[in-house]
Amino acid sequence: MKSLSQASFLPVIHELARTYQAFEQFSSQHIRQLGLTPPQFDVVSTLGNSKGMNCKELSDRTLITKGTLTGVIDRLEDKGLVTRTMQPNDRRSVFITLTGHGEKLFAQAFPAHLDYMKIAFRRFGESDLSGFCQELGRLREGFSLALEEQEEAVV
Amino acid sequence: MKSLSQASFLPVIHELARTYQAFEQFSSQHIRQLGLTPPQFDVVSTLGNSKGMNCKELSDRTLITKGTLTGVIDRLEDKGLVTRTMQPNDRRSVFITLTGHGEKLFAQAFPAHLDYMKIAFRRFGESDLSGFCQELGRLREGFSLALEEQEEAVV
DNA sequence: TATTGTTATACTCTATAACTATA
DNA sequence: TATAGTTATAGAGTATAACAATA
Repeated sequence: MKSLSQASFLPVIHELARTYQAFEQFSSQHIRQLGLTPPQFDVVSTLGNSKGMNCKELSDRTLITKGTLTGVIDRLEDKGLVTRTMQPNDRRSVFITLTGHGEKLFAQAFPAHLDYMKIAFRRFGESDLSGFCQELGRLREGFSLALEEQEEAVV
Repeated sequence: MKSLSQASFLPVIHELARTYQAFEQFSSQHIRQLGLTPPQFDVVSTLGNSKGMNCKELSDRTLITKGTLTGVIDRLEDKGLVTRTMQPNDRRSVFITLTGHGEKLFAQAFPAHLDYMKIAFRRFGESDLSGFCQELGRLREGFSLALEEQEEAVV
């Protein structure tokens, strides 16, 4: 393995950022037509594929931090898409579910979004897709392990 | 090539988002220690590797839209890191350069940031890196082409 | 007419940390 | 003491569109 002293990984970072931006731009164009922001769509999609969950789990799955999540849920509640209910077993916990209106939006918007996203993947076959997943997974592992190391060092 | 009717590309999207988030989290932890936000660091890095440029070019390179860029540059100007100067040849255009203070920050912070990021790539060799670039590039092309199609369709 | 950049509006997300209620 | 979630604060980025100056 050669040394990386000349920062030969810079193009990887650049490509990752540009690829994500291209995805985000393409994806959000459709999401905004639904009257949602990307984080809001993320929450609705996560809830739509479940029977509801508390904020902690929702935060873990969407990677939205708890403080931010409160605001996102507030806005979804204002739109009548989700509800908060208290849990008798652990009264610290708040259970979030889609309302009927939210379920309806999910049932309509989620497949529509997949259909829209499909355009971007039309040129790829199954082996391409598993290749992407594998490479992205390895790359992610690099960042995750580095972050852990960093946090250990700080603590 | 198999049909993608079951949205077999969903894991790719998921991995891309998670990988980018892991990168962003790791990277921004260091950037914020410099007193900058990620977009601000992006601008400083872009300017630091050049002799200055106008807002249009800066916008194209960083993918920050012009309206947002005005605000980012305002804040960098407040911090004494960049300056705006008028261009005699095209008086609509504004030329942005790093100040002495900005150059100094760049000269110190950019290598330090690379050094920090290197941790995440330690486990990879050159062939891994070029593999990442290649796969990311292909994926990006999918989104870019899809976006173009979409914009044509709208127009 | 088209382009460069700023301004205006209104919102949404962000980081950070203190705080409340419960466990 | 630890955890779940909210609140408070202050800032920063976002979309969108109108606008002024210049080409």
